[in-house]
Amino acid sequence: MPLDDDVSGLLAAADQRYTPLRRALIGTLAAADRPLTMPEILGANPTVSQSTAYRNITSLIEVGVVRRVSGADDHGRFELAEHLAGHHHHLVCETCGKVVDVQASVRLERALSAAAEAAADEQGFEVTEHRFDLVGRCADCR
Amino acid sequence: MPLDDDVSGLLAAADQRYTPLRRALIGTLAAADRPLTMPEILGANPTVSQSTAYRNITSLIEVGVVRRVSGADDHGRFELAEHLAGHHHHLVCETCGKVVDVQASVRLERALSAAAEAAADEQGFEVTEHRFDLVGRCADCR
DNA sequence: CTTTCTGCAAACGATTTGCAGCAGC
DNA sequence: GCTGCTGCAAATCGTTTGCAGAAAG
Repeated sequence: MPLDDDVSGLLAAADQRYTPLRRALIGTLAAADRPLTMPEILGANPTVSQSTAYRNITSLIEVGVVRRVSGADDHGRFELAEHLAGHHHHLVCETCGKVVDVQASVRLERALSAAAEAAADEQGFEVTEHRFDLVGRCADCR
Repeated sequence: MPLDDDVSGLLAAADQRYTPLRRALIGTLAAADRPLTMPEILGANPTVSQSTAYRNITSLIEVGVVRRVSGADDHGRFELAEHLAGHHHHLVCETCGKVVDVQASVRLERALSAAAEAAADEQGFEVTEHRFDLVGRCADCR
């Protein structure tokens, strides 16, 4: 799995080990097609203690393997970093809080990037990333 | 102030009063050119107790007058709802957490809306709002 | 053997809530 | 007067941290 190699290398660069638990966490996130909440992560890995899960997710975020996204509510949701999972956007359900991944067209991505540059220049801002999230109601909640 | 009329009407529709404190909160948010954190709101209204401020902001959110936005960190930030403050986007500094308002061009807004529709349809999602936030480093933090 | 990882329990900060008094209609 | 608003203090929720033992290099 090339994913494992990437993660392993990034961890090693920070003197951290790619433990079985971390493999499991990465596997859980990689298997999902959307960002997961901590309860969901713990549910998929029932033997792990909460604090250890948080600690490892935090480590993985520091190393740049995992990213935290915020949905409608304020529950943290976690997903693989863009360079591992690919660039995408989110549909956020404002009723149930669910977050789903979506792709934008290449054409739109270009427009977004260009707009990002333009807007940022005006304020002396240096853009590293853009978020284009769609908020509304999911099929279940309509 | 037409703003006050709007707010007053929305509150009345929910059997809520437009108290002096609520006027003050709305005034604070209206005067800012960016979403404010709770400490900032309390700083601008020093006589208000924290819980009351939260309670009123919550009421105002329920009535659709105020909106909560999340920046890079997870500190809540509050701003007037779009129909009162106008549609805009945010520059989020990932170093200091600051959030600044920005406008996008009409052209881009059209592209964003169209993309939102397209992406949402695929998943049976009904979009009520889109967020296009730029994350990076602000002038102060570069 | 040294360093990192783990679990547990306690600590934390932001937000919420129960309660009793006060204020607006 | 009834209903909603306020302040205070205590409770709650997600997340973080201190500590001592287990495990990996």
